[in-house]
Amino acid sequence: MRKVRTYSTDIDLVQERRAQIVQTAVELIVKRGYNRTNTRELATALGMSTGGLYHWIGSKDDILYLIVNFTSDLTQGLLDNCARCGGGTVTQKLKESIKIYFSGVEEFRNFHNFINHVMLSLSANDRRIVYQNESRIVDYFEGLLDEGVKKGEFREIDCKCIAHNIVAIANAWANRGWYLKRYYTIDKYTSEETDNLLAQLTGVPTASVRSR
Amino acid sequence: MRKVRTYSTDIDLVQERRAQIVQTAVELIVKRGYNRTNTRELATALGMSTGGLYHWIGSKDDILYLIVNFTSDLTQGLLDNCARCGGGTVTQKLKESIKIYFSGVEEFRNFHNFINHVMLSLSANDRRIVYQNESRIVDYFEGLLDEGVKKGEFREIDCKCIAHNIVAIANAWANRGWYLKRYYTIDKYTSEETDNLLAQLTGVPTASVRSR
DNA sequence: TTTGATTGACTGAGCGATCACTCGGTAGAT
DNA sequence: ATCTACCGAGTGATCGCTCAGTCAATCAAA
Repeated sequence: MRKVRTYSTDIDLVQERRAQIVQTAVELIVKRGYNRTNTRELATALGMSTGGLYHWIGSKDDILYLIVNFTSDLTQGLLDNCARCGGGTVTQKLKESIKIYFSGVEEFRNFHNFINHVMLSLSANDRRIVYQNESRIVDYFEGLLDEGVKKGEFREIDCKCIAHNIVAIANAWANRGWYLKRYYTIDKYTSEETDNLLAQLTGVPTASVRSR
Repeated sequence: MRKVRTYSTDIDLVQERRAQIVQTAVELIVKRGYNRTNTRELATALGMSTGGLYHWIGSKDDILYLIVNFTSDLTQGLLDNCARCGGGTVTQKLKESIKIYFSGVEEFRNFHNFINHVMLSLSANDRRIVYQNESRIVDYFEGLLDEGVKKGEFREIDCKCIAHNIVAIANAWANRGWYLKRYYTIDKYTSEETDNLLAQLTGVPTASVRSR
């Protein structure tokens, strides 16, 4: 956790203001791109002056860092929810986790699009945070799939690959929303993809297909 | 096709220089991001001066447009290759098309990452080009899947959804290459994902799984 | 209760730097 | 002599960031 300069000593207020900055900055950046979002506009959108903005942060790049960190917290929260979700079988756990993660992507679509957009502009350190973050998600699903295979609920599959697919397809809801939203709601998309996945994991009767 | 200013009248030379500009610009932008790639550096990398650069293009934004258009041509070329590929069954055609498209993503990874990065900065018109482009790819695979279902090679599936998945998973090789390249080569990834897909499409024997 | 001092969030004009783009000029080919 | 690819110092505009200053809130002494 890097230090970000502030002239305030009120820790709570700093956190509150930075949360506002992160929220507003993400909205603006996703709308207009990072370079076209200048500090003047951002300050105005926050109901501040540029000087006021720099009371809470040290530089424009700090905003990237704060957003990356905030995103990291968001996904950690989602994973915690996933880990807590019940269900006796691994299949049920997987279904619920997917539901939680997919609706998380929908809820924080702006943040996903933001990360996508600024990835190349991030410092090496900030990029590492994003990587760790994404890896954690894949690891979680990989663990679930592994468990399912061990317990005989799923057939033998490349768990790493399929875990990656789950995450890639979830992220696609943010990245490729312009396409998907023409045809699906997030609920329809989630259930459709869950079905697709389970067909892969458990297999479906070949005979009934061939006989059609 | 928008007009891009040039002071030259030699159409062939314009095209050649612009191809060089596109190639070099993509490499630089993917390395450093769009705003940090200034015209001086780009010109230097091209062995030109800034003035020389503006002999061939009218503005920095024109470069975005040229790259977007170039990308569009690239994918059109890939789709043409796909359409031309033989094989008696739809399954074989699908396998070959996936191979062509996936290796295309690998070959033009820079372009994919570029589009990802600048999407939010694109003008409405340029963005429309990207959308049309991506839609064409999904449509191609959707058509193949439809054909497969009609001919009874695949079970009844949501072709649009699965076509989208193919594209999303292919693009993931570019977007999420930092993760995937730790564990897969493009060939391994392609064959793994092809197997996964066919398991979805044709179904796999449930019995053998259950009996394990 | 009044008053004077102090604090700290916030202001906004302005500075320095950068950057996209121009334009008068040059050198080599025809 | 003309043409044209190319040069590079210069220009105007933008943008990140600063800093001297404002003002309302807080507090302590009178």
